[in-house]
Amino acid sequence: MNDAFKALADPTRRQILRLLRDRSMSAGEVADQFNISKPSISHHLNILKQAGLVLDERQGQSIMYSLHTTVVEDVIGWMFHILGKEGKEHDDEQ
Amino acid sequence: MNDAFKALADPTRRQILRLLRDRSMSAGEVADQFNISKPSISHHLNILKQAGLVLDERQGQSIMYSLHTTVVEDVIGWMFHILGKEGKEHDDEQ
DNA sequence: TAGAGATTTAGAATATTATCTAAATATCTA
DNA sequence: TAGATATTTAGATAATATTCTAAATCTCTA
Repeated sequence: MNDAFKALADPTRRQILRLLRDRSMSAGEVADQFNISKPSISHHLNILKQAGLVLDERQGQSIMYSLHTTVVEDVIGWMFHILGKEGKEHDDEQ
Repeated sequence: MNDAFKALADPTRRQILRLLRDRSMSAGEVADQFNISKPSISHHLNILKQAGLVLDERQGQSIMYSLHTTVVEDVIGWMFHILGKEGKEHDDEQ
């Protein structure tokens, strides 16, 4: 989950997640939304993928990226754990 | 909220929040939980404070740190927004 | 199968972050 | 008020992160 928190620390990556929330997009479509080079966006997408926050699937020439919500739910669980007094047995990497 | 996400990206700072979840602690008490120098912990506490995730209050010689949950709730709100399809009008920097 | 389009990989420059030691500041108490 | 305790500030160093351009890879189609 450390990778997820690190991935979420960058505003560009959070914006990518917001875009993918509405619909899946190809890497190029994502890149078109930013004033950042395609290789940089590709790097951000890879970080999100490593963190388990997005899935990628090749469709012909394009690679489609979509939101993967499982880890998002894990992060929410961690945040709720911080809020509540109960449930001290929450797992976390150091 | 960008500051909060950045603050949460560091595992030491997340562990500090977990410690403060159970009870408020002085800076020294927090530092005693880690193999990290006191100035470094002080730096982490300051980042958490700037992000609005903790509050500090001097009590005599000590400075007590406590969890401040408002921004945690904001982050949870952002995360839920990513999960759900509805509520596209969520505020976010960037 | 050659070329075009989409994406990633490689390598480098710059910026940010985490950490340390040493010194400064603030508070209490004898 | 002098010394002890608690914490922060300053300044430096090493590790990470973000971004770029150029080149490589993969896929489709004419």
